[in-house]
Amino acid sequence: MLKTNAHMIHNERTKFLRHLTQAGRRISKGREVIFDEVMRSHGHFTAEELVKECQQKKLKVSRPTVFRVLHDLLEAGVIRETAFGDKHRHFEHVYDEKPHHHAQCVRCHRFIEFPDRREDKVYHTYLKKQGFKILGHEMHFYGICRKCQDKGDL
Amino acid sequence: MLKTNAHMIHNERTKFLRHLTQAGRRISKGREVIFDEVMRSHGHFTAEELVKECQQKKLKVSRPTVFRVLHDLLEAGVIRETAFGDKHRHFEHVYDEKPHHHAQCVRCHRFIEFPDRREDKVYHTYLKKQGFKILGHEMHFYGICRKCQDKGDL
DNA sequence: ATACCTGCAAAGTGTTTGCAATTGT
DNA sequence: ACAATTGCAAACACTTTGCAGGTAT
Repeated sequence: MLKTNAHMIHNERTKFLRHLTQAGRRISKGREVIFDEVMRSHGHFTAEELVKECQQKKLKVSRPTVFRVLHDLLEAGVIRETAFGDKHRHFEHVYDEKPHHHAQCVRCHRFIEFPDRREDKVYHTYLKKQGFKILGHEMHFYGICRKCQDKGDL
Repeated sequence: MLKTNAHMIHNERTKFLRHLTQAGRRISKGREVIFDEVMRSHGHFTAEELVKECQQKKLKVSRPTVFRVLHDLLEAGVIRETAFGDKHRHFEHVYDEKPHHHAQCVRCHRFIEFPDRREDKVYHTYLKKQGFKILGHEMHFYGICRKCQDKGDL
């Protein structure tokens, strides 16, 4: 580990601020507060969860601001949207991130994350033939996690 | 091809009807109409798209019924929900289906489907170690499709 | 001083639900 | 006849937007 966590977060912050200033936007309290909150998160979160967390911590940011800053962070490449067949949109931050995929339990809806093994090269070949330029990918497994299996036929 | 399309659809219908009767539910007009419509579909569809199609064809099913029957079909295993980081839920039917994945263009939002090459065995091993029982999986690529590349920097 | 940002409340989507009328068994 | 299903309208949950007031540059 050459870079510490604090360094990485600092880098992400710089990336975010640069993105904003380059676009003629401003560095405001709301953006900083939400940036910090997002960086403090582990794994996925939904906009709603972030709103609730801010409310609990009595941070002075409204629901629309959370959505707006989430959009900014997405644009700046600080977070990405992960794909789940759910009503909500899920996000996770990108910093210090190793490519990984997700497995979701169909009963308790909890996630397992696991590393990418680059076993998808074969698909790259196929998609390239189609003229499709790959920007990213994600694998989504669904099934039943150990805990739910232990609980029996629920 | 030992089984024709008609056979497969018949099988799916039987599966659906059995699921219903076993659960003490009934076989109604709405369920039959929507079952037929779903089976007629190709690739993905959203609930909204299905509602619109029913309206255009003047089928006598309301919006809530479409959602309710979609839920029944999901339960019966006739359709499955596919995972996309979108506001809508996407469905597709399961019948006669070869395992496949999706690539979505971030510009035009169109999908490419491509066959599963079972290159994901390595993940199965990992997830089994975690005690996770896999029921299915899906790979989601995102990028820019040929048409949008041809259009230039849009 | 001039934009941009924020909160509020309201409007939009997509989906679900309560209830009275209807239909399947 | 009884219980499940349907349509309607209303409620819900999540997200976006218009606008007046506050804030960063």
